Amino acid sequence: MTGLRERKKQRTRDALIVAAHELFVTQGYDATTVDQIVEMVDVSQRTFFRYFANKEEVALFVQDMVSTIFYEAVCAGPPGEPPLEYLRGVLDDTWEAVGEAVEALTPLDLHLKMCQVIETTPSLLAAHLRHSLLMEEKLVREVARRTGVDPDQDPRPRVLVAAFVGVMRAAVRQWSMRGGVSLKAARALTYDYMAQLKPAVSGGWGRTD
Amino acid sequence: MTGLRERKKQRTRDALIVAAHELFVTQGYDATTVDQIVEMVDVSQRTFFRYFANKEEVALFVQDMVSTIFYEAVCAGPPGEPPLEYLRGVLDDTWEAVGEAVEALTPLDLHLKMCQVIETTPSLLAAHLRHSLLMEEKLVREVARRTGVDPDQDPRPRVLVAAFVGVMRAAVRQWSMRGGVSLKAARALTYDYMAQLKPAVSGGWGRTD
DNA sequence: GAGAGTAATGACAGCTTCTGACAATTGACA
DNA sequence: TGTCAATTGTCAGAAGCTGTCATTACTCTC
Repeated sequence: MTGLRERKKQRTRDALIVAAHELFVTQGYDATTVDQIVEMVDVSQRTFFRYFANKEEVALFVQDMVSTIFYEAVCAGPPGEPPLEYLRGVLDDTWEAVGEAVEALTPLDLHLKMCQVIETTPSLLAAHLRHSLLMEEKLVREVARRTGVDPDQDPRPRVLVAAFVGVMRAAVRQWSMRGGVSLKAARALTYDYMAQLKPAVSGGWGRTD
Repeated sequence: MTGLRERKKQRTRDALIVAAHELFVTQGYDATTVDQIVEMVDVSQRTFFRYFANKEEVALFVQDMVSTIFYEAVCAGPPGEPPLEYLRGVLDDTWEAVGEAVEALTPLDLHLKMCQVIETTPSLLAAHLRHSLLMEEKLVREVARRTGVDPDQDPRPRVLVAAFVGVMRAAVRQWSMRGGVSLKAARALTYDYMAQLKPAVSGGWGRTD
């Protein structure tokens, strides 16, 4: 598992990720070419494309890792709780593990700045949304499994997850648009938004209650 | 407004759209080159890129038109109703106008097949999601305006629209995945999903109620 | 209805992303 | 050490997209 060859691969992959993110953050995504990235790591362009299917993939790598961690935590927890509360709980529980996993790969600062680059770069945002949709689909199936419901017949898991993910994205987006740099602020905002889901859908909008 | 030059432009633009969609539907999006499209309409490649910023844009043109019609209807209606019910109502009211607008540009069949191509082509789906997000943002501001709320302070419009759009997308996606071809079926499914939003969020999941 | 002015188009050269093919290198393992 | 397989580099090239500039097509005025 940890042969020299394996370690070397890991190193070049990580180096490519960090180099790419640094360039993206400083120059912008579109303005940095793959040639610039590979030059920093001193590998050929062809090698880059063996590690990452396209330029987007290297930009979204850390994000994908994060959502995978969340998904796996969702799968691991005990069933029984009402789904919306359960998802919120897992979100709360995984927050720290996510931070640690990110830092093992890249400086946290860099990752937070990269989040903003993703939100503000059209092509990257598009790719990110698609990845989120794939994750959404997996979450639907997991929620359906946990509630003992057929996801192809009963729309409730789909609807619930769509609302949950939609709200989460709105929170992250809002956070990064405000130039957020602290993880704590992001967490607070997400929590706040989540708390508003039920009231927002249930109405009672005339006054602020 | 309707000079010869103007009409000619409209014609070539429409011809490019229809030709492109036909090729996308028969050969797939990735497999068709811009050269093939312009050959069908007999214009230069450069002309294509003057009408559409990129290959994606011609594929999403009709979709964008549809969502614009919906948005404008939302803006036009009288205020006062609870937002979720209002959005559902507008959706119901615009359905026919949308069908007519589409048919004025391209065969309805072609458009429905194109919807499926969008859902099943990763790069297209990504671009489509991004466009949806832009529309979502506009809807947020409009809902906030109608309810007399500051969208940068009060998260409720964001949350509500995120849930609404998320559910709509889930419905369309589900419909196209099942190989849907009838507009009626899509409408019914969307209506069904919408009705499930409140119960799904509110819980009471133990049994089917 | 002829001519000046402007908008649209075509032709071409060039950049960037990404892929296929094959040779060269490097680590794994007997 | 030598063989095998995985990884990499090099090269050629397709496709998306852009800038530039000459040419064509429409419009508007006189």
